[in-house]
Amino acid sequence: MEYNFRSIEEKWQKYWLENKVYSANNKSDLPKFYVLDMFPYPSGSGLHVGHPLGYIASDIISRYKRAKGFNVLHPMGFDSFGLPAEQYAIKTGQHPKVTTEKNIERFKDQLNKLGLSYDWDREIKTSDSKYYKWTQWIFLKLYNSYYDKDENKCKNISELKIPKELSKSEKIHFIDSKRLAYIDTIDVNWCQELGTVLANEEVIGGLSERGGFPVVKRPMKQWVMRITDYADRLIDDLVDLDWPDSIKASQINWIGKSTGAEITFKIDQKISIDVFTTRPDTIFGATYLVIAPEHPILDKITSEKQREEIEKYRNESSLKSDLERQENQKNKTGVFTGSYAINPMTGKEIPVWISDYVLFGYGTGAIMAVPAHDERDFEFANKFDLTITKVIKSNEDCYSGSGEIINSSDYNGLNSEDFKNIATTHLEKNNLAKKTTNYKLRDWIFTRQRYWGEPIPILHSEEGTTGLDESELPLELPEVESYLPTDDGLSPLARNEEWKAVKSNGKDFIRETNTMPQWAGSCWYYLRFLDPHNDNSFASEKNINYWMPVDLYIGGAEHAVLHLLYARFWHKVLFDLGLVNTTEPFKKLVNQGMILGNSAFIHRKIGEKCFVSAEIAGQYKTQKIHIDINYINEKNQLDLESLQSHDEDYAKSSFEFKDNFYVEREVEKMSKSKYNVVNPDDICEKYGTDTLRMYEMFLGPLEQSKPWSTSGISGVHNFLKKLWKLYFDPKSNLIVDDSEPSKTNLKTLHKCIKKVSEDIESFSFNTAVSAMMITVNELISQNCRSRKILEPLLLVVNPFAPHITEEIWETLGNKKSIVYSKYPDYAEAHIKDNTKIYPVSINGKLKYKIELSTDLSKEDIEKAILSDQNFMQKLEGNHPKRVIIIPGKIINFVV
RNA sequence: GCUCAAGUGGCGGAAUUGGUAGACGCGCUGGAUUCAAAAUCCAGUUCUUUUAGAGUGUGGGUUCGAUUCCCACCUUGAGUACCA
Repeated sequence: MEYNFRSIEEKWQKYWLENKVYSANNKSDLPKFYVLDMFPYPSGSGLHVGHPLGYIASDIISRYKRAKGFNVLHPMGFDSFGLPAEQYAIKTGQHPKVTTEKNIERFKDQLNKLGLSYDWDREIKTSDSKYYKWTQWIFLKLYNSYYDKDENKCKNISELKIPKELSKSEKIHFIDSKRLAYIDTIDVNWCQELGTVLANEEVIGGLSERGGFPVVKRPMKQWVMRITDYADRLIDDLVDLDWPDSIKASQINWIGKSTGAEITFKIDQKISIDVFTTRPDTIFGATYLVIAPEHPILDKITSEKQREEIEKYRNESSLKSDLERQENQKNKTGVFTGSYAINPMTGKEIPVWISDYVLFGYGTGAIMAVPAHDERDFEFANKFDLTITKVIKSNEDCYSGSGEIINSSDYNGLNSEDFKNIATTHLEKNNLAKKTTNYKLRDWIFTRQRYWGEPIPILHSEEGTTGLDESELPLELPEVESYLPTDDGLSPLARNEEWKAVKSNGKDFIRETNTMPQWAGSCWYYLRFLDPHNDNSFASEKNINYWMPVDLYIGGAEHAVLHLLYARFWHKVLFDLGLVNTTEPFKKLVNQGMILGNSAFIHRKIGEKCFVSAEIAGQYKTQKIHIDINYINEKNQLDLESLQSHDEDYAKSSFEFKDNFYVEREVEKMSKSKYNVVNPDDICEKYGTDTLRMYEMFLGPLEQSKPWSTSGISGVHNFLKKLWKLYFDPKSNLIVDDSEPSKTNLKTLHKCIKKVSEDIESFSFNTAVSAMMITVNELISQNCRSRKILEPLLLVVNPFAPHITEEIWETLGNKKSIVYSKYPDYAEAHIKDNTKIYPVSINGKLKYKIELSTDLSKEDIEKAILSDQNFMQKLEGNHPKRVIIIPGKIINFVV
């Protein structure tokens, strides 16, 4: 019998599930290890070969750590609130719950077929009311907290000091204005097509991250999370995290901290404009001011003569979307207000302009323009012919670096870096400046006008907002007639009048009808895994203290700012409130690369139902259309017959080609709409899960993105067949015996143990697979039969190929599952290689290499070299006078 | 533009602190086995003008010695973008 992966894999997957061999114990004397995958949104299309990459990697780590004697927690769940299920519901009327459940079943099934060692008893779904009860509970914690800037932590709102002179309604207003979750009317990113507001993080280049629909600014009342209070801590605490630099960089970038000064420019006795600048050192070069079109001061300072023009510009820019504004980058627009402000350093009058290159939402919404040292100001000044004054020595027209100060009266000759502080301090004395810090990070807009999300546990009345009591949670999602947002942009929940209206203590309330964003559930799910069935708290203190932090978090880099920033924020709030024991949730983060699809395109003649082969497409005006990769062979030829028999549209079209119809290939993200999806089930069916697991690891470095290709999968499959042959003869008889292993056998095994464990620890899975291949080849050629070699070998291979190793393990007569066995240690003595190649040079010129035993002394090495015939020939008659030997380094001869 | 990552055979990719570049796998070539094929096994496979020379994106530098360190540039990918 040959290696029959199908029955083996089915057998062991069933065994693992039925015996719950991977359930983690909350109590143990063993050291703990928490390995977490970013849990998936259960989409309707199931898994493709790209998804498992990270899951397989984390599974290898889990299995390895278990065998190394750790108490491992490796859970999985589903981020099951989300837009696709809701959009499907809008289209079909089917409740999102139904579709979601169905998709989850499919996902679980596929995950189990990958042989992943999850503790399914801890499975969670964010759309389960037992789960979102606690999401709502945490929301209320944020609602009932404020940030104490002196102690630099958040506290319960009851500890807030309220000024005594306030009236009752002023008090409520004061408290509301300090909450970490608060309501604000702000310009939000409104997406008409999605019928909802989006967070800044969800808008990319003026288009929605999901779907790529246009997004416009629109003022709306929204729940907002005060993440900006945590900006500094979110930056500072990155230092100690074992995360990729690129992720740290993008978080720092996103928070966008910049320090500088707010400087006051007076217009007259009463009116003044504050600007924010990071370059107070260039203040002598500030020759005009620019304010954002939305700036309220505009009404006061616009001259009668300019009013009409200003109003026109203001209207135009208010209608522009972010995308349109960005298009102006090269061609700046603006209007003069008619007013002049006084530069507090020079005392000169400088004109005040408006322009939409100044953003109202950042800093003070006004800038001092220094055209000689800022490119944007330089462009603007050139276009509108404004004064340009150089204040830092440089040959360039527009220089934004630092250097020697010029044209700045008494301060000439100073270094601009030093002058920054001096200028600010000088102005501060006259109350015309103060040091400030600004952030690009905005507070997090937390409401969505959607149905399929967590209801926000808040009641509204004339007096303000009230949080629900803990006992009233969960606030379950009510049924609605339609999943569409209402015409005036309210959530579908607003349609359920009965649910909306609440009477409490004889007073009338209206429920908040918006729901939470998709990120809410994923902000804290790693905590729920610790204690998923707890009805009294989100997780017990005992379990949190035992398991936290997450030791290893594996997921895609696409969550670099969104999920990872929000989760860190919530975690810090929970920390401040004494609910968790660590300041950061995820100790080590690894980003697996994306597995890309190899899309195929066919060329269609524009306006015709005629397709042309790729090599002749250049002759016509054509359009490229995705075509299902299942109809394409390795030579990029299209299987026309099969295509036309499956698709009527193509059956009716004509095809133009010479001998074969060729398609064009392109590497893209794998997606259903691009017809380039490769399903892992097919691979498992053909080669087996163990092969798929090893192949995905063998493909290349984990962090790297790479196109999917099956060429080479046979090499990995061969490895498993060879492994099988190491234990069984062709008639399926076990050929392992109890003979003593040879020294060579031992060396091979121990080299393998060392290399593979080092590689796993450093996430170099591809080289670990190579090492195993080499080992198996060596053992075959050594004709190794010894149980003392072959049994430990199984433990080394097990994390990668759990099914086959488990099967062989059992056949070897082991009573307990391989899961409970200890990973072998290697013995240094067995792997020590006592020869080394020494590089040799003569008079620093000729290069020569000589193989010598490492335990030789300096004198021995010298002797060995001098007696080496080959080497002496190289010297061409010159006899060395001196040999310089530095251990581990080069051997240098002086002739 | 800025930030980060990366550039090595026909391909995916190895190479510890600067020390035999191309491990391992795919593909390809030849051979064994076979009526034949598949499968399996063995040998070879960076390039060239092959007693040798060149070679890790390009050009410099440091070094006895550079894929590795430094400087400049080119290319690709990812993120971000009028943030003052």
